[in-house]
Amino acid sequence: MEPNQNKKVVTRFAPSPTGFMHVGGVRTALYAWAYARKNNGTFILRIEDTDKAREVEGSIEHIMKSLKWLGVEWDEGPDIGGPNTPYKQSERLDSYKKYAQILIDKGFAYADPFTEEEVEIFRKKAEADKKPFLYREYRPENPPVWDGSMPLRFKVPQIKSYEWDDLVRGHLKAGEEALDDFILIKSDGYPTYNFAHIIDDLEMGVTHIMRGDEFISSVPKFLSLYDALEIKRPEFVMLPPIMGPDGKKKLGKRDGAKDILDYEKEGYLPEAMINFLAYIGWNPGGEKEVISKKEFIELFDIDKIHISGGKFNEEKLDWINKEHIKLLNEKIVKENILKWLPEFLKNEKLVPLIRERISKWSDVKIMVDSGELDFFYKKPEIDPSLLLFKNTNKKIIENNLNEVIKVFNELEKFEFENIKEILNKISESKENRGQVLHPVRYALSGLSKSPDPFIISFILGKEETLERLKSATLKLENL
RNA sequence: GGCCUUAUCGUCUAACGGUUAGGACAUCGGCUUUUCAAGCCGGUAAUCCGGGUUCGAUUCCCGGUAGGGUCACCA
Repeated sequence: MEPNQNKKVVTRFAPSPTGFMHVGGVRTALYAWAYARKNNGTFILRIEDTDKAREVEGSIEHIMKSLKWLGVEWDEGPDIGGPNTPYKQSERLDSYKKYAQILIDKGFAYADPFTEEEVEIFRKKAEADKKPFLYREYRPENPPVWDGSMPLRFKVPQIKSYEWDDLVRGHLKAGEEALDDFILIKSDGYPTYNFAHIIDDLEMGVTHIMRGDEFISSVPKFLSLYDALEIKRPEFVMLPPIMGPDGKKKLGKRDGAKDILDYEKEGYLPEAMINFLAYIGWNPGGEKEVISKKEFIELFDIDKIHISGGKFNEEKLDWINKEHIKLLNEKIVKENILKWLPEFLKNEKLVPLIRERISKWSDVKIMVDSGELDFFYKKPEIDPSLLLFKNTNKKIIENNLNEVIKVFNELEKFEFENIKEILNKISESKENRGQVLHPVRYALSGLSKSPDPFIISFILGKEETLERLKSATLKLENL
């Protein structure tokens, strides 16, 4: 979907500072950002802090930190300013007042004289009657002059069925029930989302509004306000929901939606996160699954956004992350693995063994905790009977081990390839390869499940390898 | 309950009326490894149901069913 040629694309991400950023919010930001970047437009970060009761300390910093981790940079925002500063709604109250006055003057706004308790009774009645609650049915005939102590309500200019076009959903319409006299300014002086975002988007020149489809039934309300204010509608882009693991409900914080920065802590790559999140709800077509941030921007297109929701599948995220790790250069992989290894295991020799077995950096910790790497620093406790591969005669195993010891001793270059070659040569000459490879692996690691004997020998080094082999052979003799 | 909306393998999806319905994750099997992991190769697996339109529907229309959203001085 190409934007209007003569109009510069302006998108925004407008979170409320009510806690951490979860994956749903991040994806909305991602799409808005990618669309602006692709079209050489502007991406704005605006903070919608009009609900002081729900506001959580530190949220704004957290939101910015999350976006920065992903490399989603904004062109205008509360920290860097811009032509339409300020970028926090709590600092834009004058704008809202100005437009509220315009609506009052036009006769499209009035003071709401009812208390919250009274409105609650209306609502309960509507619920009991199995009807939608509509405040406009209780619209007072002679409302008092608005002095700011009461909520200011919008007076819907015309009760009608609205139709509009959405860049994702196509042509949409809604019944009159979707229209109501919603609150513009709360009794605490702050505007509601319904009012504030429209004023801000107007003043900031936002051309495309991207948001979750939970707003779809609010659109007629917005439309009636655009009409009352006689302003042009921007483009609407409804994003499909990200569903929870059960595949039914939208993924919310209470059913497992994690803080995006938790993924950073677990060692996911930001680019893999972008790749994964982008593909829930959007797909460029074709069979490419792993894309870079750059490719995402190039490929992103509104008409490829899906209309139905998708589940958040962590297994696939792990796979995508692993694919992105493969794309990283050796040096970076090494640095990261070493960083995650505890002091006593920080050794470059372990890197090749680990890199094949992890899909995210925190898996390094899991490997360490599971004891898979214990052989590296701890002499194994050997049960000599376990050296006997499939009940092979004790003498044969003993001979095989001694042969390996002899050959290893004579091996000048104790490198992985040499070790593998010589060990394979010996084992192939036997009745069963396991009669050589198993006792060597077990003698070195003491583990029933462990990496192959070649890599273990290499990691331990010639001296330690020989020592462990001799020790095991000795135990075997005494069996 | 009103209004709105959605529906392809278990999951994420591709197929802009004609394909043996493709790919990926997961799963299963094989190779490799005594073993585990990884890797490589292969298999199982889907168009919600019922009507239309059409020479021909996954695709267009209608109905049903099932899911989701919304009906706040929250966003």
